Amino acid sequence: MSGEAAAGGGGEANGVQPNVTIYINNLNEKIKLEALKKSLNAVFSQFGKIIEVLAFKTLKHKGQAWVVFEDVASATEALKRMQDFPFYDKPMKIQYAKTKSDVVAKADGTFVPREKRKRNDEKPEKKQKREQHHDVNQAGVGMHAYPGAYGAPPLSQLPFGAGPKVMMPEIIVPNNILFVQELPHDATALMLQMFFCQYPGFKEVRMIEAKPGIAFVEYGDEGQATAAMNLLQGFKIKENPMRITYAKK
DNA sequence: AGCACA
Repeated sequence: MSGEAAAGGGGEANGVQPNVTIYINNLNEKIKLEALKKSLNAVFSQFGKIIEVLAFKTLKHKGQAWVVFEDVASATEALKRMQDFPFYDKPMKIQYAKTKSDVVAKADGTFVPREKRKRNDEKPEKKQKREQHHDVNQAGVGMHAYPGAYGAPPLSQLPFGAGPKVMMPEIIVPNNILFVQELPHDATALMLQMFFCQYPGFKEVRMIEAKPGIAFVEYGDEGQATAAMNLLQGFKIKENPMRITYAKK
């Protein structure tokens, strides 16, 4: 009679034991794999060293990814802190992976090259293509142009004091250049680049010598800038969440 | 919904 864990779909203990690898689903399936993996890497590296990020585009594995950490503590922290984090507009659902990742098994010495694999994982049946639309936004992601367009803030990552106070809404003009504020004063362009360069369309980071704590980050177009902004909004480089808006034109 | 190792 050990207690019951489920508190109504929240997902604490799923009967799966802690693992250095976390399994993520409910990911936005419109995002291209490469961008997705890089973004996951960017968002999760704050919890510890990441060994590998895996994601696949097969029907059976769309919208899912595995992030392999170096240690269980990092995975646990990531699981807890990033649960329901709005990622490309969808709350991530995170669990521990059910099995050990190959990369870990290889380090273990317990790796067995897949022999007991099911052979029917390929189903070339229905190959219908539906083209009711052109690809909506394969590359751009940025359907919305508002920085506050998140779902529900997961934790204290989001800086805005969304209190009852009503503010005069500023007119937001999208720009391929982002304006980043509230950075640690010793942040360097190189440091910022590590975060911002991981999103498609990244061009450069510019800092102003005379004004510590701010930076401009340029992307190829507004959609790319928007995607990066939404993913990094409120992200903590050191300990304070950074604030990202579009640069003024 | 869906737990793999292009």
